[in-house]
Amino acid sequence: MTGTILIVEDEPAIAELIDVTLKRNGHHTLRASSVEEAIHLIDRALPNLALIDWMLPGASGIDLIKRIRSNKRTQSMPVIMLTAKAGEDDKLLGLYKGADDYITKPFSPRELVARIKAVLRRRAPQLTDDIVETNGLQVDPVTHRVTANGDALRMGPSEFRLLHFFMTHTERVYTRTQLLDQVWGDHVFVEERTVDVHIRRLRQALEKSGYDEHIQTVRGAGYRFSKS
Amino acid sequence: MTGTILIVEDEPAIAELIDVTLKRNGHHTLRASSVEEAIHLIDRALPNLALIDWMLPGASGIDLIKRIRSNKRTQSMPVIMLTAKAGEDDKLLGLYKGADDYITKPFSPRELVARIKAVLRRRAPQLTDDIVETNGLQVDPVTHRVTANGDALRMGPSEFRLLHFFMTHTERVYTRTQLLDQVWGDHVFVEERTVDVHIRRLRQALEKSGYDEHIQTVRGAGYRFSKS
DNA sequence: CTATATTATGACTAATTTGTTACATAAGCA
DNA sequence: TGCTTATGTAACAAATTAGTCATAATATAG
Repeated sequence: MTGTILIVEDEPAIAELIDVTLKRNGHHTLRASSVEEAIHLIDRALPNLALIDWMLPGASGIDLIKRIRSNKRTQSMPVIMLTAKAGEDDKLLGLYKGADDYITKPFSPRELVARIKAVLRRRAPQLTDDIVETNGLQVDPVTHRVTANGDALRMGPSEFRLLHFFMTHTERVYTRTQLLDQVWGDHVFVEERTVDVHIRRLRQALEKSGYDEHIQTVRGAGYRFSKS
Repeated sequence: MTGTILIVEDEPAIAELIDVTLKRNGHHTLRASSVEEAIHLIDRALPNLALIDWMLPGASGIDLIKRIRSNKRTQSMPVIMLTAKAGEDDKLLGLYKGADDYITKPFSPRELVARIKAVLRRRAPQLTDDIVETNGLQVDPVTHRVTANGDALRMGPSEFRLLHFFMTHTERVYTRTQLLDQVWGDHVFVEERTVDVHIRRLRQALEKSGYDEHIQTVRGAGYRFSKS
């Protein structure tokens, strides 16, 4: 559930430290030691977040962020910048340049994990482990359970992910394409209509508890989860 | 079950005192009087916890912790630091540098044992000696016995460890990889599907008492032990 | 109210995941 | 050593899930 994090850092020791810290916290990791390598990895599979060192050989971290932000596919990927510089100006500059947050070296593993969690909570709540609840419908990513006023509902993995995404992104219409990207992952090639079928299956799973009402069709646009 | 504890301490008298205390409490011990020696011992067999003196000849305890934390194999080993310094700054620094807890000299054997137990309970509850019990299903790490409402169940060692891990980590899904890491140990290389087979064997062992219901499959995710 | 676009649904097949058994090997013990 | 137990794998069976399509139902513009 906790997604893939790309580490762009050229100092092996630091990269390793970050790597193990993140893995211990249940994240998958990817490592790159240069901007080129990072771009290549991002190209193959969009990470859920990137940690980017400010100082890199060749093109700098700033350049990488610039590139990430200018590409439609990657522009919404959360980015945290790692920097040895502590000057106020630099901090402001770093944020200004498109990072979601920054961490000044040296940092503790605890701080790193906390920052990541904060950014993910804001930018990709479906990747956190928090229990989500709406009017008695509860989704628990840790136990991997859905309950309606206490009793368990059963559904397939895709329906679980779909519901979890909806419940962390309520009151907003998503097109089928957006749902495919967000719930199925980018780079997967399936028909848009497939979403309809899974919506159907999710509704069926929710039907007997009445929560299927929350999954609403928005004609010509897509689907929406509404709390009311 | 109470695992092996590495003592890294150069003062023989103190080392001896700790050694005796721990052995009396059922732990196995390893002793090192320098960082080099400690590294050598850790290399041969990963202890379940390390007690490390802050002040050591040559490289300091801090350096040792740094090394432990930067190696994938050892990074999750719990560490308790022994320090003569009592200043607030040092305490904070010690924790910051990667120790799980610290004990200020002089300390009582009772305190030492309590701290170790606390750290193990937090970091590796399956290593403590406490009897674990759920709805009449009881696992006793000391006698290495499982009983269902009083009468004994028999199962192999792996199934025992698996059950013990589950019962100390209930209501949470674990992937096969996570179970391999936690129950089989790190740097073992076995197939993921092996977990399935042992789950099967564990279920068989629990079957006649009905407790096999607690071992639940979460399709697409892994397995979970549920109390209900 | 009809034509058209859009969505819902059921059925089918393919693909994936898990359960189970059997077997070869290793380890432990008498 | 010979016997028992434990372990890891492979192989096959069973169950579940995923994706696609055809068709029915429904909404909306005009």
